[in-house]
Amino acid sequence: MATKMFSLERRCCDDGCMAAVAGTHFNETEIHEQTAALDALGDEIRLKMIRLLAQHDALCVCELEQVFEVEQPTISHHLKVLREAGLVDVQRRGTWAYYSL
Amino acid sequence: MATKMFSLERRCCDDGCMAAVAGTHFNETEIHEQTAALDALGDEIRLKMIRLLAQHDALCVCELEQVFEVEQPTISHHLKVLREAGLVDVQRRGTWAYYSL
DNA sequence: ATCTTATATTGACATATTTCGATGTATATG
DNA sequence: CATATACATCGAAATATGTCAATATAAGAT
Repeated sequence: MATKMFSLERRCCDDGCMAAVAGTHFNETEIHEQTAALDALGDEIRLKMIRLLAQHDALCVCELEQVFEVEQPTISHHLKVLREAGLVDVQRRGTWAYYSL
Repeated sequence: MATKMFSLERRCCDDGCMAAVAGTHFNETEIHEQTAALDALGDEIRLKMIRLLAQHDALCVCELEQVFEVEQPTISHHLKVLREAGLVDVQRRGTWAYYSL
């Protein structure tokens, strides 16, 4: 039996092919935390918010409102996503809410 | 006129408040590239695929199929997202498609 | 107490995303 | 040639996400 290129003598997903990825396991908790953070950052407005906070120590919601062309509830929504992903912190001072990294 | 805490003598979004973020500008091309990459990674299956590829030099689609409990078209879909985000590379060899970082 | 301001939440709608079955395409084998 | 395998694409269905108007909440100002 002649040897062929690239081990084409077997179907791809015979046991031999399985070997490479067999027994793969992931830390599911870690994966969930990371996908939450990455997904939160995978939005134009939210990535810009993070960039702004990186430059400004802390910003209140009404300041962020000035930067983006969306209404206030939308700003609040995105900040909530960032909060739930553990990427930002809020500190209330009177009626203001100051967000920071 | 007595001084008040936290400059509460003005409304939040008067000109003074604007100052902090005024003139903010972003490199839109850069933002788009980055959100595309982050969004691509913000999915459980795709993040795991990237982790696998980081450990394996190159893997074919049928190997990835063994790891995830979704059908083949779904695997193809996620790989396309990763490709379009510029995160992975494909190399065809016969009927096989080998993906790598 | 009443009014105003800053922010959050709710509910609805439009759009995007994930997933699958069915089908298409390309390559290899007999 | 015909058949089988690896992968991609299409079309549809279900779910998730982004957005806004309306409303709620909470604190400050009068």
